[in-house]
Amino acid sequence: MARGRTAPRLVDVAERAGVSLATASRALSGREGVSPAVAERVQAVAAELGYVVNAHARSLAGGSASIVGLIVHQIDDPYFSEIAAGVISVAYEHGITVQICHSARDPENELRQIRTLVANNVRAIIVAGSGYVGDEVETAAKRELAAFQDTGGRVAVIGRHALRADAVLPDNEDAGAALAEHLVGLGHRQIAIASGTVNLTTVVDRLAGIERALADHGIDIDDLPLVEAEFTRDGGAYAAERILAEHPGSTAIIALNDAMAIGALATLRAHGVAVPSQMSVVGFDDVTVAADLAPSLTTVRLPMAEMGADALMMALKDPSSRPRRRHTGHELMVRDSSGPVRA
Amino acid sequence: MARGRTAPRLVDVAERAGVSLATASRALSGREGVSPAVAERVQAVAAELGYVVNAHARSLAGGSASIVGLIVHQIDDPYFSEIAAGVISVAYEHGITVQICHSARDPENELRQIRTLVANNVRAIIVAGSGYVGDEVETAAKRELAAFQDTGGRVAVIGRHALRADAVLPDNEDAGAALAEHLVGLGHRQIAIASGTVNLTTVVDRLAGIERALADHGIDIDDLPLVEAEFTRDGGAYAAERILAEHPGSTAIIALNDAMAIGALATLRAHGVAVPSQMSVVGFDDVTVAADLAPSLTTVRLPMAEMGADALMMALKDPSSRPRRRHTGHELMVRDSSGPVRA
DNA sequence: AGCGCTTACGAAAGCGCTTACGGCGGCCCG
DNA sequence: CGGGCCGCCGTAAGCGCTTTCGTAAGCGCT
Repeated sequence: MARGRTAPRLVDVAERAGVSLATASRALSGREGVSPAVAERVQAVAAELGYVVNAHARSLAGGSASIVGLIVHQIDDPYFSEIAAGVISVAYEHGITVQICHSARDPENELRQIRTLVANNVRAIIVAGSGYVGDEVETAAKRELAAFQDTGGRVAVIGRHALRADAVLPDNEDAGAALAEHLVGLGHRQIAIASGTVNLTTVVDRLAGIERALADHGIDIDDLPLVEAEFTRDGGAYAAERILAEHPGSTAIIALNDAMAIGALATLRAHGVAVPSQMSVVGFDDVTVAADLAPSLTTVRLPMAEMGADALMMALKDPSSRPRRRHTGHELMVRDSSGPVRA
Repeated sequence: MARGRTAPRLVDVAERAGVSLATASRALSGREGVSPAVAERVQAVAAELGYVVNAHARSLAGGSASIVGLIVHQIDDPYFSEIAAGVISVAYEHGITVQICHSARDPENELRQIRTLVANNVRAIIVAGSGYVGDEVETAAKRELAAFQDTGGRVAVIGRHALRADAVLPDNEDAGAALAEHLVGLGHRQIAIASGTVNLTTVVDRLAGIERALADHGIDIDDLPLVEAEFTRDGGAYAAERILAEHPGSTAIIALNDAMAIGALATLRAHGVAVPSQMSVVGFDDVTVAADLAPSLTTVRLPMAEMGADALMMALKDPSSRPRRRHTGHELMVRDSSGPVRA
């Protein structure tokens, strides 16, 4: 801070109001032990001077740092920005500010973000988005979070199984099952999967649900083509490209999130493949735009904003001895991108 | 911070390494004046203890707080989340963390966010998104920002004319002109406008460009139907609804951003109006999904991520005496949602 | 050996705030 | 009318860090 020595401090307010530092502090943070008259005067002076408390000093001195950290994989992915919006709205009601970090789906980076948040003395850390399967850095991150909790920090995760933290868990497996069930019900058997990288637990969970539902109908998921790609729009476009080229008999594509589904739809359109008459496409999440695509996307709705809000509320509540888990429901949104398999 | 009295402090590291506080501090922040041997030892101890510097204490003590604030209107709007991604990527390279605030397009709220950021001792504040026309609170915000600058803070704005701050300015007016030009070139004369609330400078600027281009062709914008609504997807849907009902002769809709255009397309689809054969639709921004809509959206591309990146870089550079302004170009993306007016 | 110079390091003074702790009136009660 | 209690407020001790300043040691030179 190369601050040029201005910005009113608490002393300035105190002096001007003719009270001590302690009284000014109490008056401004609305603590008791100050007569109404004095409190009002101090507040008036503060307003007049445009005083804002230095949050760092406050936090250092033991006042509660009213800031929480949110770590997302990719802020410009609607899935995460909708979660962020949910977190922010609750934070706002509580007068808390949110510091958003963006890990770019790099576990190493995520670890760094966690460290930064801890260094910023945040009250809580919310980690949104899939965990990483079998990643060593991931466990380093877990250690870091555990240490944070040991020192009184709160942690909540969204869509990630974690040891000791409160968690909001979307029902990825059941959602996958619902989607697979839907397609099978429409007569599809030649189903291709546009998958995100399988080091993501979300991907693994969704696949597990799909596998289960298909097995109920005597279909072995291992017999189905699965293209692994980035968990993004472009990944979906690429996966669809390969599915078209290598598995021309497919009648449906399950994309493991809406971003991939959008990419897949783009590829299909480019190749003149009609959806859903020639190919059904389904996704996961129900991002806002899913309903506005043409054809509108059949997907499984996850209440992202609500998940974000819930996670923060859990983190704000007094810690429970045992981690809370809230399982979110899912809702199959049947729209125009899926239809009966062509005769 | 109800931290339960743990978390290693600098003293702990210093003691353990057998050096003074000062030396430990210097060693860890890589300042000179420490012998390589000692520096290495201190760093080893710090790593061993899992020490992370308390950013608040550092900032208080005069170390630079490596945090910048970003204020956006709506984080779950792709326009803003793409800007945020741009800001974050640059921040990351510089080891800076970004605190994102979301003003929900409420100037009052925005003012509060600015105050919070100032209180958090941020190094810079980036304000993204349109300013508000003739809003008193807006000028309060300006005062606050000016005070922040006076105390050494840096300010950059994106898409907003500001007095003394560096600014990244999308070419809203020319973009509007280009779009209007495009439609007129296709033969459209009965053009309806789905406008965001006209208290937003972005809206005003875009309208000005449209007006100019239309005037060149002898069309008076005031003769055209304009529906004012929220600057969002739902606003666009509503505006299209009214345009359809009240101005059935329209052959084209200019939505003042892509979100509104998406809403408008949804309404048109619901009413069975073919795009572009019965109605052309164009938007502004070129959010990622615009190209993936069906029909793909004709729009004017603004380089959001780049704008965010530029804004942060300007804010990081040493202050110039005069505010810098960087005008971003625009690029007309002609896609499938606009076509010649039907004979 | 003595001089000045550089370099490595330590002591201590805060940064702006919160919060014990203690003092000083006024009130009630006996 | 005095003692105790309570409500209001001031004094001062830090929170964990950076940084100025000072000191001691090491160097090359005369």
